[in-house]
Amino acid sequence: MELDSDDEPIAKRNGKLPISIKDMPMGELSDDDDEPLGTKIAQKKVAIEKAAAKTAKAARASDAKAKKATSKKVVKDESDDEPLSKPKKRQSNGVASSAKKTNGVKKDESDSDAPIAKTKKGATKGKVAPAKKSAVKFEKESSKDGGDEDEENEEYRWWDMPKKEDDSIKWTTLEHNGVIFPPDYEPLPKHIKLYYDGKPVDLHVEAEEVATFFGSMLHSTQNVENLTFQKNFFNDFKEVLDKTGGARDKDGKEVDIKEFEKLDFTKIFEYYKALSEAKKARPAAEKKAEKAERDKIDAPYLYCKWDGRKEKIGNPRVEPPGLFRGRGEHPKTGKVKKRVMPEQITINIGKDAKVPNPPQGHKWKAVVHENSATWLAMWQENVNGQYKYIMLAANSAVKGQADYKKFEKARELKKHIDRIRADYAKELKSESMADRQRATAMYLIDKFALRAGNEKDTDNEAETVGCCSLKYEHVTLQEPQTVIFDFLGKDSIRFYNEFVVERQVFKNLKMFKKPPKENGDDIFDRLNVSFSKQNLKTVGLTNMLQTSHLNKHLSSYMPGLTAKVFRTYNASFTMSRLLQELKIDQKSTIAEKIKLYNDCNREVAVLCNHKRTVGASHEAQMEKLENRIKGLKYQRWRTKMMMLDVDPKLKKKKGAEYFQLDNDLDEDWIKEHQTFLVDEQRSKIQKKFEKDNEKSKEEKKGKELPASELKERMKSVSELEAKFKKENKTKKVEAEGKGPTVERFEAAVEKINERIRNLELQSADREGNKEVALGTSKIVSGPKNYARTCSNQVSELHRSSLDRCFCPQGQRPD
DNA sequence: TTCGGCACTTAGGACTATCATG
DNA sequence: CATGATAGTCCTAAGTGCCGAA
Repeated sequence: MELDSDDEPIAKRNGKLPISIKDMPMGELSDDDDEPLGTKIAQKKVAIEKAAAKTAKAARASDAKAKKATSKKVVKDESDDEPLSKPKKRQSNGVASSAKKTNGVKKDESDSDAPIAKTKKGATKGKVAPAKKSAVKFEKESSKDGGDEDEENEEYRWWDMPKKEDDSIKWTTLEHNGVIFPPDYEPLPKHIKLYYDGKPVDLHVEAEEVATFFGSMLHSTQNVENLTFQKNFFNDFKEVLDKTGGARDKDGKEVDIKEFEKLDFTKIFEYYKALSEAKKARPAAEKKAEKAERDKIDAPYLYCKWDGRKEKIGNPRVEPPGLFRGRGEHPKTGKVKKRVMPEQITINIGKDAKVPNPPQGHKWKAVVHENSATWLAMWQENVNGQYKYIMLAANSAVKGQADYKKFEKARELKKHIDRIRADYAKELKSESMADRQRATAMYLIDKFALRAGNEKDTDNEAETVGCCSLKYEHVTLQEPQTVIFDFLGKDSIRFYNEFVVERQVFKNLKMFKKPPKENGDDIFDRLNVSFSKQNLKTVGLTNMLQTSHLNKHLSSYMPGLTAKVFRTYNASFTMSRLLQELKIDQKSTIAEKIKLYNDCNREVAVLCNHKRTVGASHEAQMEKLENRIKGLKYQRWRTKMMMLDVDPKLKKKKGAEYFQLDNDLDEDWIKEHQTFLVDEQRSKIQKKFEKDNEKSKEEKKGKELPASELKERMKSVSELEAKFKKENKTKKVEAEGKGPTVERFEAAVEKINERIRNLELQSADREGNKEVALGTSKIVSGPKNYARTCSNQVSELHRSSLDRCFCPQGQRPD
């Protein structure tokens, strides 16, 4: 392998801690083949390394040998350390098909009001009836004989496949069964109504449905109390009312609905709440059966056949109608998102594949065979005109490959980063204002992981910004070189940071903020080199540094380099560095290791400004945790005292210190805690009794347990109470249990210690995490370990390297 | 040379299954 | 064995960036 370690982007070399695939020398593999993750990656990577063809060939050969030696037939491949299976038959992917780009689907005009008469009942069953014969079948019917999974179900190891020259063509054959439509609206029962001005009103179903959109989300104060949300909803609601004949009172007289404040959805809300609670309360078996039923109906839509392979579809469902939940101050939040009709949906499918049937009485908008695209179905949503796609799942080959490419690109950036940095450092002082702005923007993107910041439509979107769209008021300067950023970024997440920057950057920003600029003006306002004053006049001051220009400049350093690559690069680089800096104590517990890992993860999340809103429950939870720790400490102390009870001489032996009460446990707290323990026991007994009682009633038809029984059982509670009382007085604790020995108590103390340690760790971890969104999507794509964490910016490789050094026996923390 | 159409990634939050734990 | 916390999944909004037409 032509490892040129110095060029390695993300990872730094370190024999102990191979951060990237390429970092792992081949030699390392052989002698440690029960290493769960890293090994496999390395092998895989070796197999696909395109460059040195012969080296790669050699590697593949040895790889094949390894395969012969160790395995015969791979069945399910759960074990990660198993050798590579040979690439399967290559689909010839040549495909001349220089298919033109257009798919003939033009902007969706107003045919959202498609003329399909959508009746209440008729259409209901109209779900695409999976055409009996020709629909794609994914069940393993062919594998009667072998016993194990048939060929098709074998994992497709795209990472073992030769690299494709042309990746603009995404598939040759594509079969699927279309999409899953949401269930039709089920009208409310007659007695559940919307109220207006205190009186129930009747609505046309269509209007009623819209009312339920709002009514069913009353719990979500976030939305429901938002004035824009209310206004938008109300406008759309009134529109439907107008269209459908308005609202009527019980005598059939029209009620003019004029004020949102007079609408009362609580009856609707309570109805749905009761419904879902009833659903939840049903016996498990029933729930299971229903789920199985649903799954069965969904099954044909969950997978497709992509170049002959079975691939999982990401979200095969058409989005259900509802209210648009735009984030932040989105001007359109609360508007009605209409039901998507088949007439709006374009299907993308192989030329020779059977086109899935649209629901009874409906038609697709179009059927195309766009093999340069990865989507299976597409429509435009009515609120913002956004395109919605049905695509493959993240663990599919196409997505995996794309993901892989992303990290390769970030890796590639390492080779150029020094030059790029040197250049923009120089250009910070450029004569040309445009260059200076560009260089400053690059500095911010590189240093602080800002997003590019494309232009936005200010009227129809929330006002959020990225680097290039930073406005005057988002940047505050503090001499001599501190910059305070305060703006809303993607998803209206606040970015607030005070950074000390290079003096030149500070000077530049100061210059970019010079009058006559004021609030609302772009910081980076120069889009091009040749800008004379009059040009500026004629074009206006609105020209900003556009991301496309920035990207064009970047691509001159390296093909495909764009602003977003810096985020991936810096996040990965940081993760890599942090993991290497970790001081791993061999004796650390799993919990401690997890904590360390989370610390790294957290730091990267901070870099990327991945935040979450800290819930109100957080505080309460922290307190609870704290109390549990205290409770354990108390228990530990009591156990120690019992030791003393068995052998008073211990006090000398172990020292008085050992038996000291922890100083965060004061007398009041202990009293409180004791009451708590007593209460707890009481309610436990009560509960148990009630349950036994039920049982008795059932078994011995109606025979209740006598109250005396309960009294009897409750005795232990008062005993406990008495015991505590006595302990409080004597400051001694009687040894509990049969055959109390010092050893036994010592063991108990040790156990408690362990638990305390864990909880304390947890507590610290959680506190640190409260605002930070750690990678939620641990998507496993492609090679099992080539997943992502830390919100798609950091390769899973880091995780595996972590596991490698953390978990010798493959006992992964998660 | 810009602009909008389009395709795809990134992201937070809601929802749900699972796990720990008392 | 219930119950609450946590992890994992689903959902879809909100970004980025490319490309071709005007």
